Amino acid sequence: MNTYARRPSSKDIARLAGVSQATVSRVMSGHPHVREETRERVLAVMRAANYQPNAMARAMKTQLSGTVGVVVSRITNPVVPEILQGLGVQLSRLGRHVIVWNTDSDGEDGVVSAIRQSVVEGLVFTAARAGSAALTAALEHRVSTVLLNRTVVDAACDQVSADNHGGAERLARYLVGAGRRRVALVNGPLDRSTLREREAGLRAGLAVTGLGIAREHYVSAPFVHEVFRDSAMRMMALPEPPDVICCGNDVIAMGVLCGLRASGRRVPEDVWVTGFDGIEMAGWDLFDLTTVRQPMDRMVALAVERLVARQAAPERAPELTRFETELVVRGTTAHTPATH
Amino acid sequence: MNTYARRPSSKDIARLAGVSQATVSRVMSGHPHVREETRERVLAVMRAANYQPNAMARAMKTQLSGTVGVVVSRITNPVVPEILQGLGVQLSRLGRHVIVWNTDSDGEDGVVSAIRQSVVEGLVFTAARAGSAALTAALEHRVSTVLLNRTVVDAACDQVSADNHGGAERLARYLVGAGRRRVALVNGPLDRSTLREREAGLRAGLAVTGLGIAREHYVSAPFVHEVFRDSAMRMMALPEPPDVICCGNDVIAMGVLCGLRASGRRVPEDVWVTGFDGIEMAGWDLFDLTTVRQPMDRMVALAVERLVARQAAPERAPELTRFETELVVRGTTAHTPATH
DNA sequence: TGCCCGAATGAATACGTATGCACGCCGCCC
DNA sequence: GGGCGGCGTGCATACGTATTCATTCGGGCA
Repeated sequence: MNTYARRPSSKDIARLAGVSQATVSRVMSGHPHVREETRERVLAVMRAANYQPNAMARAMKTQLSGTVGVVVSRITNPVVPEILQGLGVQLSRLGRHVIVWNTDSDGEDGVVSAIRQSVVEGLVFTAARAGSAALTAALEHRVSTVLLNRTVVDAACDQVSADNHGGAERLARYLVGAGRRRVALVNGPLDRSTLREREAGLRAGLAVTGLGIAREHYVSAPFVHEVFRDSAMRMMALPEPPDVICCGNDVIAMGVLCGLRASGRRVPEDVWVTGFDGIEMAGWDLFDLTTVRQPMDRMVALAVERLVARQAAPERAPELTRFETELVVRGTTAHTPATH
Repeated sequence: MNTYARRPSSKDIARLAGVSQATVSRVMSGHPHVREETRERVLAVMRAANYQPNAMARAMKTQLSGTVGVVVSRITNPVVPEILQGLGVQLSRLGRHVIVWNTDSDGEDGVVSAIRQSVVEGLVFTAARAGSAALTAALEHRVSTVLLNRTVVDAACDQVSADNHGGAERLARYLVGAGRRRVALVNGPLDRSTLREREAGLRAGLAVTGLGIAREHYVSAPFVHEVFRDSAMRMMALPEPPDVICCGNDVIAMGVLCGLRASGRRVPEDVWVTGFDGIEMAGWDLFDLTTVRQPMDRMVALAVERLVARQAAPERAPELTRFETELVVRGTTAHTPATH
């Protein structure tokens, strides 16, 4: 076997099968007007020669690269791998490859140039602000685009998210109903629509019963574990510490839990803690975190569905879908004086 | 502005600048034999027309797709995002895009077909067994390949890993020196070279002082949180429970810690626990996990370096590099009766 | 028997870029 | 002053596939 020979092309297959290159192409694409006998002969030669079409050449011809881009921020947040896994399953099933950009560390340049150079035929944004250069470029170049777990008002693309506002409101009602009165909020940067919506929902839910969030019980900080940790410690050292610390997402809550552990506070005896997202780790015994779960699997599936639907019908009106959330009560908010 | 016009090609630029398409191509690739005045005229036209070369056409011509594949298993293991982030930084700096495959959920088919269809011009394997179809395909098709954090004996490609054996040996000496005698090991599947090497190193380190691992103090199980959790609970319920539970990696250790918490055991008073990897989360207060850290940043950087070096010189002899590890002692193994 | 339609196939072309080859020009050196 | 070499540029072609157009062939129907 000559391992140095170049890979066979459709021309080689054609020659070996005694047909034209066009026929080989038709066999590949399942064209109807090919005689059964011819088709089988060509397929036999393909198998024998171990033929695989050249993806680049095909992409140039069809203007379809077969790859979909996924834009994430902070890939080290465990919710991101969960999303990536889901997207990988769905998209590989459709024969698409997945290119990943982490805007926090790589910036947006790579995404923008990939869009402009037609490297991707679709994009899933898991991170996008309103003025994001990458999102703008995607829409300008008419690349099929979906926002997943992020919303941008008036963006001309499909959006799939959870009902963050409603979920947070429900959480507020639960907490107030269980007797909590001094509610704190530790949040991440508010350029994330998710975190904004959750904050608004929480405030709205509290406002119904006349409650609010004291100035010293509120933090919006960049995503750094130690910052959330220290915020919790500082709040608990106040003359009037909170009786529950709500967090913008599960990872923030983990930072808060660490701060409480470090300062010797007990959860839930001294203070309650809640997260948001419902990542798998939140259920581990060491966290046992009460949280609001979004049905990420279904969200991912719909996002992919919308993505391919838009490729088929580019001019279809954009849709925004929000999934219902589910309150998951665990040990960080238990009523009973647990051993936690 | 006509947003429906097709993207300008190098031919369009050539026409507008009054030069041949070849000259445009030469300007793009920084060819030396282009007059300064001409170059600037072409560049001006490019800017005016917002020209971006078509990546697919370029890829077909040069046989270089500009994308590098990364094969991972279990993307939800936090060590994987840390690796992906590092690879993303390094590779995007080189203008490469990163395609990610998660073999646990997607299987290897996508990787294999991508290799055979020339979708990737390089591959980083973070997951690979000896007989892996993807690795075999990569080597057969002479794609530039690096194994990162995995080793496969006799594989004809560069390999970058840590000194797992030595690190585990050192860990064993530390534990024995601190008085531990009943050492348990909770490990993952042994088709991972990393886990195999760590186990061998630990056993070797213990053997020096005549110690071993009792049969009932050993587990090798698939990667499921609950399984590790239950293993710890079961071991501690034995007539002779271990006085330290070593784990194949940090995530396993977290499962073990959860099991100990669930069964009311205290760490390190009742039993010590150690991990391996040195992921960031291991340092969080809630885990405070003693572990063996591998210098992942430097490993990633070298892997990328080797990848591009091999592209430049395909016939260079493969190298295997192992980085020194560092024992990080934290609260799960503290000598002093801590409040932990 | 003649005609028409559809099935099956081949020839030719296009996609956008990179590059080998050829050609003209200029400056330098003998 | 003539030859030579290097710079700057254009022409032509190739990469591998998809697709349009043309051609052939066979069968059914009038």
